[in-house]
Amino acid sequence: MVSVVEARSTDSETGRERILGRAAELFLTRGYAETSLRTIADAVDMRPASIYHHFESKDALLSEILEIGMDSVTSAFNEVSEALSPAATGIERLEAHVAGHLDALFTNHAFTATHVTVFPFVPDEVRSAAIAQRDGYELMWAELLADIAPGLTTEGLRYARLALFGAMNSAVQWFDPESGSTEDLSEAIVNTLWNGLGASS
Amino acid sequence: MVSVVEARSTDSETGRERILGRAAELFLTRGYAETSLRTIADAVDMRPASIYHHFESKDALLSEILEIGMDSVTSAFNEVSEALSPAATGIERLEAHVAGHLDALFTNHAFTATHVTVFPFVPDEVRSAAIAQRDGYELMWAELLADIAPGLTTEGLRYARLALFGAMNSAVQWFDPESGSTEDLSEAIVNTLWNGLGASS
DNA sequence: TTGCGACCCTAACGATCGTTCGGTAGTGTC
DNA sequence: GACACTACCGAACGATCGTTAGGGTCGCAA
Repeated sequence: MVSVVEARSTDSETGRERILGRAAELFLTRGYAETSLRTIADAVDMRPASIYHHFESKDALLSEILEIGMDSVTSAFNEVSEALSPAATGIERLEAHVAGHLDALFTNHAFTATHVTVFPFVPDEVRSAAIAQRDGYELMWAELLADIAPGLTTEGLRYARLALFGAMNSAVQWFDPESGSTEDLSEAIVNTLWNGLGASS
Repeated sequence: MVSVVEARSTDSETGRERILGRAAELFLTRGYAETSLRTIADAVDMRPASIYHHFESKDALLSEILEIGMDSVTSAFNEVSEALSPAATGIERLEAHVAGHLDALFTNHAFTATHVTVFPFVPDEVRSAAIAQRDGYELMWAELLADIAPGLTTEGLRYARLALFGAMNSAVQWFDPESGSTEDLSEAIVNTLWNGLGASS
């Protein structure tokens, strides 16, 4: 999977990219309000005023980070869909998309994970701008789950989808890609979710 | 389930309680760094300096909120354990504890939910103080799951536990107890988790 | 009646915040 | 050689932050 940041910049805007990347990491680990522009500037060896040459405001910087993160998971979903055989079974499709989501979550980690942990606390204007993108992504999953688990009610489907998101996204807080593969992780989550814990009792 | 805040105050420390409750709500919805002491003071119709009569610092206020939240879920777990019949099956025990956790999550909502969303960004000193409590609670769940799903490996058990926590705790961000009962929610989650989505395909 | 502690206040402190202004150095174009 | 443009900087702005000092008011105990 190719880095979305690199993919976006054909010309060499390395300064801008460095700000985006380091800011995303800092927002993710310390929080948005907790991270000052001076801290970000230090991290990229610049002065605070220089940030404003590349971004209109701190909020605009956050907005772009969230946008990159959402682009990342959305395109991962589409890539998985295209790669899937039309004959794929329900569990195969689910496992492929869960793996794709988790892969995106840890490939462009700072950008995608920021969506998980920081999102509840971003300023109102930034949040409303990001919600439209999120809605589109959630719709993709809703259709997928409705397709492969037609036995569930509308409400049950909603609960299952959000619980699945909760399970997957919580991994940004406890899963270390250094000490285990995302494949193992997605297999474990899908196995738990598809077959159920009851199969292991 | 009885409010932990009330249960803690035998004498009438209503001012203190009001600060705790409103601050917890504000921390949860707006974030810790994003919520100033002046905002909290406004919410309880006091002046900022008055907060310091009841709490040593803003960090100490947050610490106590997190402690109340962890007390709440821990005692809920113990109550469920005591109420369970020794003959209860695996799924019955799981469902009871999931229901207990979700019930605690929405009964003392601001205190327990703060643990979920705000925790990653609290100051280091506050976090390390809260981690010990969390470890104890997670151990209870680890033992429960190991007991009812002996077929899983150690790693699979860890993944399952953390995924379950992710699924349950994410509910604080999307479940509205006004429009649905926590019983329905826990039943849906447990059903998904125990029988698996495969049973609905 | 006096004293004391609980509770809350006004006013202000220094620190830090996001942001802006007015530059400078380097590069490429005509 | 003049011009424009990109990238960055030093210095400072007003606002807001957590916190503190010091004082007032009330109820209760001696």
